[in-house]
Amino acid sequence: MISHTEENYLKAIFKIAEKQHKAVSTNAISKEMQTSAASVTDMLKRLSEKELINYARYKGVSLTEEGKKIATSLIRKHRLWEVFLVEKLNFSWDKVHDIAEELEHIKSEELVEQLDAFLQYPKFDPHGDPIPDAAGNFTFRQQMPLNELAENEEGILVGVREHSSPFLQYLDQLKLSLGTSIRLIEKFDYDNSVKITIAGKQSVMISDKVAHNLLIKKENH
Amino acid sequence: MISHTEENYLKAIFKIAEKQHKAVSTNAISKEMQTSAASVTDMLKRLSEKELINYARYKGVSLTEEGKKIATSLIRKHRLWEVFLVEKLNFSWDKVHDIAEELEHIKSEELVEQLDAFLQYPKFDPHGDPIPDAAGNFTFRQQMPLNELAENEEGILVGVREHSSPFLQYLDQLKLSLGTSIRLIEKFDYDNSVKITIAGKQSVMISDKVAHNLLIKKENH
DNA sequence: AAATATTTTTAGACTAATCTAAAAATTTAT
DNA sequence: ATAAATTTTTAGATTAGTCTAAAAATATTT
Repeated sequence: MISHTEENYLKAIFKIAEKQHKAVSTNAISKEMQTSAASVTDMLKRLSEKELINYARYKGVSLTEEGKKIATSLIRKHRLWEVFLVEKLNFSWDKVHDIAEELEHIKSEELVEQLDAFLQYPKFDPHGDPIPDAAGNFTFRQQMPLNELAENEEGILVGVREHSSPFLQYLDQLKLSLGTSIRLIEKFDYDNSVKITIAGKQSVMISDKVAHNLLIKKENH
Repeated sequence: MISHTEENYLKAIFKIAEKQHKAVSTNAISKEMQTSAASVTDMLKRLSEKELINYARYKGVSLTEEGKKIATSLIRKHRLWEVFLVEKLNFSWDKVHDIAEELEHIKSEELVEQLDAFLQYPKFDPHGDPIPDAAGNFTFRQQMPLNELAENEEGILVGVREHSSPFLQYLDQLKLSLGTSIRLIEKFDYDNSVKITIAGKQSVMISDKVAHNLLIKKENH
């Protein structure tokens, strides 16, 4: 039997491994999990004992196939529940993370599969992140951060790279939601801010940081 | 902050208190929770410390207002999730208990209220048990166990007093579901078994034990 | 009202998950 | 290639929740 906490460590390791090629360090995990490095070491020993990670002292860790399977399943559940909360219970996209964080630990294969069917097999969650299928496969999509668009290029907002409430509420204010089309008008080299038009209407300035966190799919590509 | 386990103890105490007038004993709780009496005593001290129960050594316990509120909220969440599982995810009524047992611990007021609205404010769960409203009030209903019906009296099955899979599957076999009308044809004093007709069609014999666990609402009453 | 039986509590120990502080290993800089 | 800095692990405690076995309190029986 695998505990709630062990599951959270596996998910953290998966998340960190996604963004790099090398072994995942103790410190990276302690930062992600907001715990002490000593606690992480303790947990790594336990996860290694259960053969969910490959671990050698001082060398960092990687997930085993079994560990990867569990982490992927958690991500699948988390994202399906987020879709449920937004589509069926009318939650806004900036309020669903914490609740899904609890729901993802509910243990029932049948529940996940029925929920997936009920939601009509969504491929992406409310933030545009891909939902792995029952076999653990993610759907990939041609996309890039808004700041990488050239001047006068246009695309559709398909995802966000930050999930914090303040960021998402800021996007709501700009009337920026997934599916909205955005054209990059001008880039300012001084601070890398960009001028864009939203849905062919309002033109606004957004910072480098915001542009970096908006994922765009170019039209007919 | 109240833990998962503490919540389960409160619910167990509430459940036992429902069926009797006196203080709830340590042994009754240990039986309900499937733990040792020593563990129960430990937990009672903690719950008493948090003012969720009234506790005096060797005297049994009762819930405080705050404890009652938490227990009722858990029951509300449990039963709403059961409705969701049956009505939206097509689970059968004998499979929902364990999953709801986990879901009831998800902490979010907003989630419960949105779920309630999504389900259109159901008053009863799939086993016919009343769902308390947000204020903690249960809907009462004129009902009695089937074995208390007189010969030739008729009524509608509105609830079951046992939730085990074998019992519910047995009812499925008899084509007995909530809302079905039942007429008591004959009582056999020898073993208290009864002969009934289901929905005016098949007539079958059922044991005292089964009859005891079927809750009937008499027609126009 | 004693004796007996039952229930409840205490004592002491265990595991999972956490912490701080100190030690050990590794990496980086001079 | 040594010294300094950083990272990781170990050592030793703590808390929640659990256990068994023994002691204490209460209830029941004769």
